[in-house]
Amino acid sequence: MATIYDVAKAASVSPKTVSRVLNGDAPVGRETRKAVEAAMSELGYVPSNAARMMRSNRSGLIGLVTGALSHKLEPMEPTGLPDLYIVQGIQKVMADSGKTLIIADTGGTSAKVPQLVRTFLQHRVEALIYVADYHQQVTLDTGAGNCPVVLVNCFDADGTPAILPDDERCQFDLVTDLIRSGHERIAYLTLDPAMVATELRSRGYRAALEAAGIPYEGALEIMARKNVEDDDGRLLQRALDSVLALDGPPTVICCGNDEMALRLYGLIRSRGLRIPEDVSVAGFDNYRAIAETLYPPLTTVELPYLAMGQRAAEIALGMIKGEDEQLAGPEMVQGPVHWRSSVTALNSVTKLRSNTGSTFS
Amino acid sequence: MATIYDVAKAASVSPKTVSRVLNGDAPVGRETRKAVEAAMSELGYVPSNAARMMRSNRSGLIGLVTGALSHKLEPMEPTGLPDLYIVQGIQKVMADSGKTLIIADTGGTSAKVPQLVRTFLQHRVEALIYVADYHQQVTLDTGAGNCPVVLVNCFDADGTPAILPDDERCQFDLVTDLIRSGHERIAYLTLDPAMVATELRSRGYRAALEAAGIPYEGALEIMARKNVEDDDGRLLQRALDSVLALDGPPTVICCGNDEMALRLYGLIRSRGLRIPEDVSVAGFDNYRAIAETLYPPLTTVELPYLAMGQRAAEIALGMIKGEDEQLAGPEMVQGPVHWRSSVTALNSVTKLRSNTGSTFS
DNA sequence: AGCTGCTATGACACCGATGTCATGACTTCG
DNA sequence: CGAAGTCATGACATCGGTGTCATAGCAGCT
Repeated sequence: MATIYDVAKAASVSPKTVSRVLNGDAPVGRETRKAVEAAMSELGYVPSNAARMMRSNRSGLIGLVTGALSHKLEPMEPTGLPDLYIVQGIQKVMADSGKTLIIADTGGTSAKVPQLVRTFLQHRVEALIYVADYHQQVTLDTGAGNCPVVLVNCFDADGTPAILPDDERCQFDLVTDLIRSGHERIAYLTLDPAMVATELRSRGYRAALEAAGIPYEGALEIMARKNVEDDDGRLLQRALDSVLALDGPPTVICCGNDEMALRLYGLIRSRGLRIPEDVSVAGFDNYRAIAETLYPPLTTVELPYLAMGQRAAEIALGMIKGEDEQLAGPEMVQGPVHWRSSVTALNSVTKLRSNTGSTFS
Repeated sequence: MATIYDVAKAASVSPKTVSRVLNGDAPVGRETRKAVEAAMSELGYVPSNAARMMRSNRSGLIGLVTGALSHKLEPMEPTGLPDLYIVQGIQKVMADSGKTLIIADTGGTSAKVPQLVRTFLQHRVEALIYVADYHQQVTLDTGAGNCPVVLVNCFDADGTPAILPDDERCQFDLVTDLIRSGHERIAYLTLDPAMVATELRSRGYRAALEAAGIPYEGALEIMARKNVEDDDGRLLQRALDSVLALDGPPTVICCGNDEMALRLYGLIRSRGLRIPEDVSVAGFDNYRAIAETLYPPLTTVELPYLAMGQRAAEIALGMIKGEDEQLAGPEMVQGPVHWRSSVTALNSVTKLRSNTGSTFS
């Protein structure tokens, strides 16, 4: 591989002049510049980032630790594939600011993390971003020293800057929209209560009911999914039958996520009911491969994973620049409700558009 | 950040001795080693890969160009998310061999590729892997010079080493299994014929029929999806009604992919038919979020994207080591049929297990 | 003319590791 | 007992860029 000295010799100038052409940090004569550029393309010269870094101490690298690439190997995925969207958002912002992403995967176990972080530090990453595959608390053993760290989709006890989905607010918005379209008997089939998100969404559900003056009814909110047990959908069946058997059966059923909604479609139909004529269904996540493809398309709320990734990247860049943004606590991000035909409006609505920025598609 | 000189000073040895402790390339006295190790952890020393690379010329980096991270922004995704599995496979192998992946995303347009490759070359990647989001032909303007390049899920005209899914064989295996379980009227609703995969799978479908002595019938193979037009599923509806209206309607309908199958479930039911009692359905891709969650679970064939990624990584590593594997043409990889309850066996089968390594779940 | 200021360029040290070679102490063998 | 071999260690050059400083040429101003 050609070096800057080769180029200098070929253009009959000093290496420093070549460097100046490369970086444009000092004026270079028109003729000289031409000669240098010719020599560079002649030799197929590409500057070495390693050598450059030796002096400038800027690697241009951002380290990304994730379980994104591996979590789909596991049969039990608590959520869809949010981390991929997050990575995508980070990638976009970093690329725009000229940074290069180096990615390592935990392979599911967090045991590897210290090793991965070490590798990153060897490469002198300018910042470290950790992306979790679902909303959770972590204790990140970085040993990163002074390297800026940003957490996404997770948080720790030390107040490390973190970007989190606003599960509570999203569920609140969704249920509020349902109420606005005339629903009052709203069932909620939840995910594993061990998950942080489940508790938060549950709060949002109750808050929405309360805000509308609808009394909360325990029988309408049922756990329909456990991550640990291989329940094979039996929990969901039981939960569905349980709410359908109520004196006042629900007019709409909210699901913990879009996958559950997909399953529910089958179950509801096998019980001879039509969607949405007999019962409406709403999801969570806006997992588009499901929500848009289902028949009828699924009303759901989107967690803005892409935006979370972007925001995390921006914060990391800010920390690199030394702007002590002092992100005190975790930053919450919310997303829009996607209104689709799996939910009927029970009242004759003239103006359904909610004030929460819902989209109708 | 502490340097090797700081460590040397703290341990009262020469830098070279510290280097020897780090690399273990020459004997070091027991006491000396201890002192050096103490100094290293004391100072939180992490060696600089950049400096290391200056001499050894080994970056330990592998460049990965992909559209994986961004293709889901596009409303029209021809396939599921195979590239993510591929990336995952690559990641795994590379991590095991101590390489670090640096990832750049095309953002959908291939215009950025030369720029991305340039960045990679600046980082002196040891190999370049290009991952396409669906089976296609590409013309990769690498300008990579002597840097090894491996293509995955795509191929070019120059005979660059490539790993491809064996669409034809997979479809052949699936249809063969259907035939073995007693089906003879087998419809096939295809994806956009402009896609390479569509043509290949179609060939597999016909070959399977021929191998079983079942005459091919044009009316049973219908294009049900165009990528360009926003058909909103109308093509699929028309295709379904068309095959159902035939004199001898199909006992099983094969779909171009699992998403189409998901859509088809809804359509079939809205026509009053039951799955699989009235008509069986098969997919393609083993997109698990759909195939395993649908009710009933979907029989489909898996394209071994993970394995493809692993294989590509292995080949890249081989090329780095200089083993001229001389991968003449593209290498094809196939995957298993996943037999689930969306297909009924028409004959009373005692031993259905096919010779193609199908799995039954 | 003499001074200042700008442009264009080069010489040289330096970043942080490692490869090469040299050296002194100690062991082993004929 | 001396030669040869091993062990443990250090001095120094080197990888490919960039920061610092020096220098020479030339225009503009007083």
